[in-house]
Amino acid sequence: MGTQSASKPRLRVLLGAAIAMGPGKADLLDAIAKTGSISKAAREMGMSYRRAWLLVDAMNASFKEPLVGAARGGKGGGGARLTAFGAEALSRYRAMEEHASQALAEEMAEFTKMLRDQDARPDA
Amino acid sequence: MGTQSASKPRLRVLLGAAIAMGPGKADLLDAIAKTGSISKAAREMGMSYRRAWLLVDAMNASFKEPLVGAARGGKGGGGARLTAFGAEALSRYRAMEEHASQALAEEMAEFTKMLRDQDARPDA
DNA sequence: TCGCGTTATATCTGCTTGAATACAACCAGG
DNA sequence: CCTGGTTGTATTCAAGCAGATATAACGCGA
Repeated sequence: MGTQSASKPRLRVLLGAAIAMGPGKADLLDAIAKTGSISKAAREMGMSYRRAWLLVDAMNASFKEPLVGAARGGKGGGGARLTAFGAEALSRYRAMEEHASQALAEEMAEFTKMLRDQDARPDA
Repeated sequence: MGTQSASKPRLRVLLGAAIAMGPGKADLLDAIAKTGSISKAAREMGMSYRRAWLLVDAMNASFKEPLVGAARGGKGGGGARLTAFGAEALSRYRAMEEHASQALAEEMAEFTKMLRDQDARPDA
């Protein structure tokens, strides 16, 4: 109700120093699955194609098998789609996010009360 | 068993857009509580005083009350310690970490199996 | 009164990050 | 054969970040 900020906690899976999977990458995978293209997904998410490609490349390198398969040329110029392995990784990640959200909901609400209202910042 | 991979994948819980609290900040609060000084804590953690101070400043600004109280001059030149509010925030965060770890342990183990072994990287 | 160790702040610089741009490689379809 | 839209790569440039350095403010103790 009202203007409750509500933002659910999100997860980030850190491999070493690198981020193997996180909110941004998961959303990108969703967009690729939906659009069938890295470039379309990038445009839809408002990021540069280069950035999207780098993220895909990093994910494919972080996992034992590629999460995204891409092809150039052909009908429509080419395209990209999730591999079965990629779909499973995404599904597992979303499930973890959901379970974390459920498990921490109450504590998060309490913790949030200790935070400042976040808007109304003096200058920076 | 045997050569169990050195650093296991870690999890980070994101609160809002800005990271009000995370593993690094929590460890810093621990170090401040232990050493009684921002500079000693920074040295112990191998980070610059500037970085430690910025983190403390960000935390004090993110919460409704400061987590760290500091004083200059006086015995030993000054010092810093956790406020009661800060101790509570840290305690709550650690509890959330623990509960998340318990709730996601099995899923995390399964997810980790999908990750590459992280060492043996070609070049970069 | 002076020194000491710390907090707090300012400045500079190298490094990393990201956007922008350009372009080659590719291949189904007309 | 040629076009179209995409993947993949290289290059350049601006902005932000992190480290190093320097210094002022401070107050207790010698």
